Amino acid sequence: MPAEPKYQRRKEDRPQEIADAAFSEFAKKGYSATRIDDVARRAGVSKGLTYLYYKTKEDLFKAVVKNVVVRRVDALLDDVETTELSSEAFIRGPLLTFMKRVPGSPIAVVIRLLIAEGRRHPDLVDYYYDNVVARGLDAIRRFVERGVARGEFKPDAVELQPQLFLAPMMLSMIWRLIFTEKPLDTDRLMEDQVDLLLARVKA
Amino acid sequence: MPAEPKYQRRKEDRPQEIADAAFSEFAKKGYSATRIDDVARRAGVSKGLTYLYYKTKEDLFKAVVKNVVVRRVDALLDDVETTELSSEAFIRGPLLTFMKRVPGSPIAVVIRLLIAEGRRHPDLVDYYYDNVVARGLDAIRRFVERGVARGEFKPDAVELQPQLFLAPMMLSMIWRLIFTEKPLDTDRLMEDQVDLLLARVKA
DNA sequence: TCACTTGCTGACCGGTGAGTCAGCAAGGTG
DNA sequence: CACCTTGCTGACTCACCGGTCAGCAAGTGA
Repeated sequence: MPAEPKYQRRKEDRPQEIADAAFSEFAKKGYSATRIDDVARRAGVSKGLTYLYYKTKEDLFKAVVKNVVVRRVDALLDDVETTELSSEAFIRGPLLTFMKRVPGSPIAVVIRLLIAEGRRHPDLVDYYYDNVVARGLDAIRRFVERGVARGEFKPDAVELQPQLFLAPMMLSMIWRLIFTEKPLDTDRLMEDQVDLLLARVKA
Repeated sequence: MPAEPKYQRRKEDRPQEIADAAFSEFAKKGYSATRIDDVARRAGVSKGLTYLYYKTKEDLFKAVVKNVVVRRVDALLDDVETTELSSEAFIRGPLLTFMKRVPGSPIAVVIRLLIAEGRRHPDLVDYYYDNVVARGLDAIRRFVERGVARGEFKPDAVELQPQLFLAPMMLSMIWRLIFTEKPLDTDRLMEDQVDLLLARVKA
């Protein structure tokens, strides 16, 4: 009797499967504590196969980060440009919803990896800055300018740094990364910041 | 001719010297990428000696974190309790000055270590939470209550979460940890947040 | 200056995990 | 079915580093 085949050839799907498995392992243990063997096992393949698709562990790490990051940002940025809502309604609605989700999302994991290992991967940091941070900040700036042009915001609103808007989101992320079990109402933190900022900029 | 002595015995100073060297190495490379050999070389001693004063690498790590953290917080907290300044003057003066310094200080390094390695050292996280975070948050709360009692702040100021005050400082820290070379006016970020908050709470 | 204590050295050990590669087997193709 | 291509396996190598310890030499005291 012919036993079960030991494996199936699936050249097409392997890279993605391995990258997904690697993300889970990196998320759980960080870069250096993650063993390629574990990644391979989780992906259901052998260690050697991993090296056929990714030349080194570092290559794999970079692929994972890029993979996670790129898809998430585009949707939101499109939304900012095309929404029919008033500026305040957009902030209190879709934007706040998005921000509340970030601290528990894979983005937070990527941030942790960047903080922990970024020094040794400067090109990765640059990639992340260009494709996420710079684009995000720019979108906020254009959003504020549009609000001013529409008469919803005071003209000097454009002088505020976009990071002011993101600060509670960052704190919430870090808080959860370090003090997973200590309570903090991160949603309210972001809502309060929105209140503070709208009180400052509304016409 | 008697050559230079190969070493001097300095039992008293060794632990501190080794801890200082370890801090520098951890700061530069993170926990797992730091080799005990490098720490010893930087401290000007042999690898073996390190193990006479710190039983394991993890012990050394903990000693370093505690060492850096404890001294910094006490001075500020004393200041909060004993200042003669009005609440607003204290915030815009000593408190803001302190906060502006944090992102470039060793505290930022410790935060990075906690984010990167905290999962594997839960007792260290607890220590940090109890001795720094909890005490700091508590000090802010008492400070606000005193402001209310003095009639400087509106009564509902006590409802705001203390973290709202610290959020731009956190973002500034993280920004510098990841994007060392990208410009961001972190000082202005914190000043603007103070303005936002004071506008909200002042009686 | 000699005996003695002990702070300190550095060669060594053993476990670990990144990266390799000879060869096996899945899945065509004729 | 015979034969070929190639996706895939997993035992192996080797460098590295945390941790050890036998012994050396700095200081001490008589």
